[in-house]
Amino acid sequence: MWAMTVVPLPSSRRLRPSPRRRAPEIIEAAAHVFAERGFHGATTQDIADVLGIRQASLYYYFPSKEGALELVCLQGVAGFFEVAKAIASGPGTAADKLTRLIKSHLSPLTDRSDFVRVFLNERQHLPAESRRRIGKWSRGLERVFEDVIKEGVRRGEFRADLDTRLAVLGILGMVNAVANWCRSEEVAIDRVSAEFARLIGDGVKTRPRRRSRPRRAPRSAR
Amino acid sequence: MWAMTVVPLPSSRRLRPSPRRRAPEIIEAAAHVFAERGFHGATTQDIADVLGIRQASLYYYFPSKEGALELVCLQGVAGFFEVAKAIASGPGTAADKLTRLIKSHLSPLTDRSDFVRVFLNERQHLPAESRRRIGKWSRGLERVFEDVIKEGVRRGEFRADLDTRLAVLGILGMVNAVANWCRSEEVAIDRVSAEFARLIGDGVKTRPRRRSRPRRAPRSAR
Amino acid sequence: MWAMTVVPLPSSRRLRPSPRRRAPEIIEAAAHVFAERGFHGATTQDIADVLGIRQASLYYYFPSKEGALELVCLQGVAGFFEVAKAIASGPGTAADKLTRLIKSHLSPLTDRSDFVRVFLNERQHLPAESRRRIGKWSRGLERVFEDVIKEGVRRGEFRADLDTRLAVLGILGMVNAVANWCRSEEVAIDRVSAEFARLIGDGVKTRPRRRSRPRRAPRSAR
Amino acid sequence: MWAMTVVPLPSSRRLRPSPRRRAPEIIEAAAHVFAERGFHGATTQDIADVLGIRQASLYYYFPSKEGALELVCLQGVAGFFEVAKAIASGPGTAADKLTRLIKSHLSPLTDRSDFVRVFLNERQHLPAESRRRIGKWSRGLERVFEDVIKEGVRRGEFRADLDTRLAVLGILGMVNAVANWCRSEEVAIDRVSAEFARLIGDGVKTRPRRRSRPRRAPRSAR
DNA sequence: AATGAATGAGCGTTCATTCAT
DNA sequence: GATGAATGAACGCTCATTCAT
Repeated sequence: MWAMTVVPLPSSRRLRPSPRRRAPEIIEAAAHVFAERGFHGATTQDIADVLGIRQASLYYYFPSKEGALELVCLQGVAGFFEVAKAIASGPGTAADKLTRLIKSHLSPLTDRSDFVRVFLNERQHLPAESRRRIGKWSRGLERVFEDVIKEGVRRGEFRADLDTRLAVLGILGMVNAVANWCRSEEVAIDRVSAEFARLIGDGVKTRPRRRSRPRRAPRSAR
Repeated sequence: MWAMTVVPLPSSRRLRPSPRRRAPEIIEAAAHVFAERGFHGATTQDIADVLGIRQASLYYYFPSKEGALELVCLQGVAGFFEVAKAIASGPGTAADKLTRLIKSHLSPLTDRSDFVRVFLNERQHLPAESRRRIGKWSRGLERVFEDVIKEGVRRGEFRADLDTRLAVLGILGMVNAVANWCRSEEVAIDRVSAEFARLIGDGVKTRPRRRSRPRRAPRSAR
Repeated sequence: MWAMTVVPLPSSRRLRPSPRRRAPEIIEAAAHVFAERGFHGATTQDIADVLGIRQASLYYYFPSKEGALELVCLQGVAGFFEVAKAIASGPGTAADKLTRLIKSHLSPLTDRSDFVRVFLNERQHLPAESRRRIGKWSRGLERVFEDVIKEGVRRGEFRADLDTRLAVLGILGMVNAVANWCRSEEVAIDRVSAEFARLIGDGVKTRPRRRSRPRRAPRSAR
Repeated sequence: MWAMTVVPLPSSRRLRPSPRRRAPEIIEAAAHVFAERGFHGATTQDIADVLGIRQASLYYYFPSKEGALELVCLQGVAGFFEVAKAIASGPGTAADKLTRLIKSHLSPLTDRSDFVRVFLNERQHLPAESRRRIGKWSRGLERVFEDVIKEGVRRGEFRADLDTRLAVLGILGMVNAVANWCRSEEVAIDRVSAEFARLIGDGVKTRPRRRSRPRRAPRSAR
């Protein structure tokens, strides 16, 4: 009947967690499994199986499955924004920058595609707070692309009638799609980089003349 | 768009299968929930909630959660291939065809984006057999795109050095990405169609002259 | 890269839960197990065993183990306050009221001792919010006791030097203790009621004369 | 209070058992945590947190969580019986003895309430054997109280119609309850001792006259 | 056409305990 | 004396699915 409270136990000194040497290995396994099966389609047992340890042991390395997802996603975005920012504020024409932007966006896929895929496809399943935290990076990245494109339009490098917002979304859609087939397709990432940079570059640039259609339009067809 | 009905496959087993009048409504709800939360992230309770019925009642309309996914996916691909095929074998330059291909690929997003998204993002979670069955449609579709592009190259409309495989994957990546933001972005689908068709068209076409860079390259660039 | 939010799915109509006929039976079993083993010492399997159903089936009747605890606790306090309030504001001397208070406080133990024990011993393990909600009842009850005792003191029925707060806590300590042995001891609750009422009544009342000690003090000892 | 040391039982097995200097500190932490959260509600991590050491390190000091509980309980009962026995067999009237019994029963709460609370509330979770071992002490204590009360009745100090068993249980209920609020309430233990001794003393004693009710019974009553 | 009740299987998580160092 | 790493066992809970009505 007396007052009754849960005293939060004078947690005298919270010891800082120990280094946990295998941590990188563990979250790489998580990245792989999440990439392959999707977050909700993957079980922690799947991750443990990859590592050859018991499922319970995973929790020595991450606090929860969602926590693991966050760690993976963080490594999935890490660097993208900074590198893009550096390119955008560096020297060169807008077209050059865009090319370099695309190449640098694709290059992590050679060695970290699992992380990137998870970031792209599974970050929606993060708990609200960390989703917002991580979402900032990707919105920032969009901004960098858009700024470069706007710069190109302003300078007359790119078509004046370009919808810059749609262009950004289109470009990112194209390059991000790579993450989902760079495994199964046998192509090399820098091959893709070059092709896409050319494709996008041409699609975006000012056409020297409007009547550039092939001279003798094929009569044929219906 | 092309006609599309949820024919409950007139099973010759049972005489006069009951009408199941609400079936379309039910699998639309499933499409919505799967699109929003992902197949494994969605529960049958979520679907029932949207419909205002009890979870057990769903099983009057579909045989299993995976069965529902298959139904949704089927409606998500339905027609794409046939329409694309018709365009490809129809009249016009390769560039025209490519433009129409893109437009027709995007147009279902106006009223069936949930189905398309589920097909694109969740078909991997189908049981092996139906995944293969459905995978055929998308591989077929890729073929149609690739054929048109190859045709363009052959005719000299498109750049001779184009990697047609990568071009297809890039184009599909770009247009498929739309499904994932056509909800949150305020753009109209035909706006997107036009812009993307132009972007791709220019990116793919033969450049009339190689030295098409802007005459006085901007010295500047910060 | 676009905005990504978890839309809370237009949960069109939340159906109200069905009656759940066996619910009382289920939470009685929970009360029993919690009383016997303590909340954290009890497993949901223990409860299911008592009922002869599967453990998972319990969750058709309560939302969580903690939810079950709350239900049990609610039934453990239910009525106490109201009845006490009625007695306090009814007719009679303070001594009469105190007697009736004690009797009415003990009487639920004849048929609901499990619920009362759980309320007394385990409510501390409720989640913060419901603990506070339920704590109100017990603080209210203390008040009623204290008011009656203060009334007795004011009227000269009870000793003027009585520490009313301590008296309340002492009385409640005594009567609440019953819950923990009314099972194992063979005594009848109304027997206990009568004895305790007398004990407390005398302990609290004004002594007619101060020199009331037994005339011939026993020499002996030992 | 009586002397009380945590003698680590000079195990004849191992030569010169290591001192385990921090042992008292460790089991005091355990007592605190068990008291605050209950045995099953407490984790060994909680104990380690209080101490600022790692959880695994605890096992240098006690063999198991249940072992720790036993150590705590032992210190929780230690001395009670002996002291009570000494009082009962010492000089004085039964009333005097009862008063001293109550005071000596409460006094350990000033500096060892955690141990006492754990003994009172958690001993039920000891493994069968040690529970029985420890249970003897408390049954012995009850006996001492009961003997003194019977003595009082025999001598005419206490009411002849007193149910001695119920009186004991009531008294112990009252005094043991203190352990559960001596933390949150601001009262001093000897204040409580005095009040309770008086309360019980009066409740138990022979009344000089039966018609001791206040002369003019209050008409009123609200 | 729909639902209340129940369940089997499995999942994420906790936690006491061990042990080499 | 203490700890990092790991684990076995169990626990609370979820959820797709079934079935009599």
